[in-house]
Amino acid sequence: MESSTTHRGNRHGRSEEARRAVLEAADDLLAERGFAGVTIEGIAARAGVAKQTIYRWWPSKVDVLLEAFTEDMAEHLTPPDTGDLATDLRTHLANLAEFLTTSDPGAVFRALTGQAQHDPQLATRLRDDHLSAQRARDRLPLHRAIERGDLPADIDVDAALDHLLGPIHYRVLVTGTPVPRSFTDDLVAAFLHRHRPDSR
Amino acid sequence: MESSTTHRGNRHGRSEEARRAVLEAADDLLAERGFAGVTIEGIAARAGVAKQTIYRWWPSKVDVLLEAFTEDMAEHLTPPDTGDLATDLRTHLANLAEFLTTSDPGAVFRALTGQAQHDPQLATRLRDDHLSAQRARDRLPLHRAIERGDLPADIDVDAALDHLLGPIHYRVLVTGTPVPRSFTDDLVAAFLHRHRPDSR
Amino acid sequence: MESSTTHRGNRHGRSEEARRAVLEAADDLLAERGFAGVTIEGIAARAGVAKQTIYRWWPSKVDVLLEAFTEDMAEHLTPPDTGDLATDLRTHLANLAEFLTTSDPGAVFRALTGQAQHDPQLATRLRDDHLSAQRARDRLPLHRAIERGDLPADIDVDAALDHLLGPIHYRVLVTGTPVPRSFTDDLVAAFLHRHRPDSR
Amino acid sequence: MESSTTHRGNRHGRSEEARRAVLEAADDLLAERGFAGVTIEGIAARAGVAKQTIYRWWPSKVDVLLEAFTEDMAEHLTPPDTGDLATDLRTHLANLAEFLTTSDPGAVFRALTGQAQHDPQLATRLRDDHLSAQRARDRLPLHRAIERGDLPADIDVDAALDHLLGPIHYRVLVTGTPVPRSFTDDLVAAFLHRHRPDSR
DNA sequence: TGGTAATCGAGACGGTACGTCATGTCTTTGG
DNA sequence: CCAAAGACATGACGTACCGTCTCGATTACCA
Repeated sequence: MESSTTHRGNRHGRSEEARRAVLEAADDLLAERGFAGVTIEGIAARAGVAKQTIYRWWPSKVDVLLEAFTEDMAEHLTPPDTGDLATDLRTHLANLAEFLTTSDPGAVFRALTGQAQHDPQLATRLRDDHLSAQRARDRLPLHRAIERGDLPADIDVDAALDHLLGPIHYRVLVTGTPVPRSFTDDLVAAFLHRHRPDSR
Repeated sequence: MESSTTHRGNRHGRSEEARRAVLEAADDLLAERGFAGVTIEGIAARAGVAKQTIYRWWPSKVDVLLEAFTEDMAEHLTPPDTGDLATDLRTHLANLAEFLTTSDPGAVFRALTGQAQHDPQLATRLRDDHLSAQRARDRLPLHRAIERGDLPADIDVDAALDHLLGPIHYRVLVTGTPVPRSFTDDLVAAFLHRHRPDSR
Repeated sequence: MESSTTHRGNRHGRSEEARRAVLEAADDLLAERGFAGVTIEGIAARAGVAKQTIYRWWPSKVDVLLEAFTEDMAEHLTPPDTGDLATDLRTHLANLAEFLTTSDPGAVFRALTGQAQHDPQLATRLRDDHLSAQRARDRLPLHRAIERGDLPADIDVDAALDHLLGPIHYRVLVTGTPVPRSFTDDLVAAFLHRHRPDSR
Repeated sequence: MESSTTHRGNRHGRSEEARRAVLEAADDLLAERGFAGVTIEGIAARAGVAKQTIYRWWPSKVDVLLEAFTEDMAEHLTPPDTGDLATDLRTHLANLAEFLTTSDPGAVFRALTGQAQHDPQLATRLRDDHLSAQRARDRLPLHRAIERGDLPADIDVDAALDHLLGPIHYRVLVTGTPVPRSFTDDLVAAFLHRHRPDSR
């Protein structure tokens, strides 16, 4: 077992200790100095790790951030399942807004999404490895509602998600406007008004 | 007049020739090599200009891109005024989608927005100098409709814009999904369904 | 017995197989890529041996070369004993010239002597372990001649050797000039002219 | 004039100040820490100069040492011209011995000659640019003696020089034996005994 | 008409971070 | 116990740009 005993890297495999130190250092640096302040050199110095150890395991600094990001994401953004579509959506969207605007992994997400605008490979990886998984979680409340008969079966789920999630990301990434609970609740209201006009 | 005679920079003022060369070189480099390929050194070499000339007039490379961007933006994204809200919005949103996904200045916009995620100062400048102007243009169709009585006077215009524009930017910046005419038309349909339920 | 059975290193002692592989790899690398091309890493890779095995047995890469060198030296540079001083010296000096300029161990000698210029410890070891032994061999023809009465008993043997050997090393190490038979013969002639003026 | 005003490097040309600092730093490091202790990083740090400045002007660290060496050589090793061959040679050889064994540029010479054993390009450059010039100076006393009729016209000057200089270099580079005045005087005596047997 | 002042291209400078390489140490696995 | 494998911290390598600086030239303006 790798985790059964601490070791410092040998034939047994890589050092978990070094791995954790690198990921934490990267996260800290991003939080403290912003994306430009995250350098391989700096991560190495802060983590007490050799540069070569980083290059051995990660192709670039964005890969370090990507891995650091992965570990934190799922727990934050799994939508609830109360049996009530409106409640589920309101909670989930509020959680998303808070994640994006205030959490550390949210800051990493913004940084990576920003970098992805200049780096198509990163964009692809970000979408394939992370956003698609999140997207699947985002779909759950709608699918459950369809199964319950609370939403029409022919609804375009992906378009619906874009309508719900898009404005939040837009405020976070483009306009910089705060995303209060009233805004996310209103998104849910608009959605429900269109697809369940009778209910309200 | 500065433009009346070609000169190469002297007491008369700065060289318009050099300014144009710099802006074009920056644009070209962004298109050819991406944001990371845009360097002051590279712009200077390509424009046949001294580095100092760039530093004299622009604080950083993003300022060069910002200036290059400014010149192209307004013309592309001024919404039409046909007197019909639905038509105006459909056209405007389709134009926006095309601008963001296919045009050169759209690429510059994506790059700058990406960089703004790591650079709060750029974010502020981008919003204050450019997005607010664009936002004002975006509001026009809605204000005109309100004046015509085609929309209720108490509508939250900014929230409405976020609902209309957000999903498009979300697809462009985050998911990378194409933004076809059907998607933008559907956004308009959802908007009208909510705020003018009687018409259609 | 170590040699009776092949083993790969165990309680019976170190692996002769590994030792030979290391020495040969070092020699080969020196011949192929020069001194800078000899690295512990490279020797290990080429010999199919772990780096640690090299570090266990040799303090540094020059020690590997030194050991490789030791094995080849004595056989090449033992002066003949024909009973005639002139013949012995001419043959020995010609052998030395050929050894230094054309043989593989001669190349190792040049490399080690070069390295010794920046490494006093190596210089000392080279002199104590190898050059003094060679020096003793070099003295033999002169001592035999003295015993035969062919040279005066009060001759300064070491100075004489420096006069005979110095110009050859000088050409090899400093000027890079070839060292033909005529040159070595002339050295012998000068020596004999001084110390046995009657004989010629 | 470049030298008329101090500058820090610009279109005017390179900075003499930086050049001097680099050469001195290299010399100092060689003297203090030996050849292995001379690194580009170290020179840069000690000279208060950017690494790039060194790479801009010198292809490698040996080129720095080579240039540092050039400046000091000629003055030390120009043979005297007293009109007496024996005196000229004795003085010159004693100077050479002292230069090689005790002076700072002599240490640089030993280091470069050592490095030349692993670096054929350096060997060539060392010979073409420096040793040939020194060789020309070394020939002067012999040529003057020939013109005076103090040496036969058909003497092989180059071979004679190897006989005179070789043993000194041999002691310095190979055996590490001291080179006292008696040794150099004896070399001259042997030379004169052969080529001017009558004179003594 | 000739001095003054601002700009320009050019490019050297001190730096920072990059990504690669070899070093020598360490630990595990296995014969 | 020794060898192979290979991860590790260290630190020099040579490169690419950074942002600053000084130069010599050009070109208006203004006295």
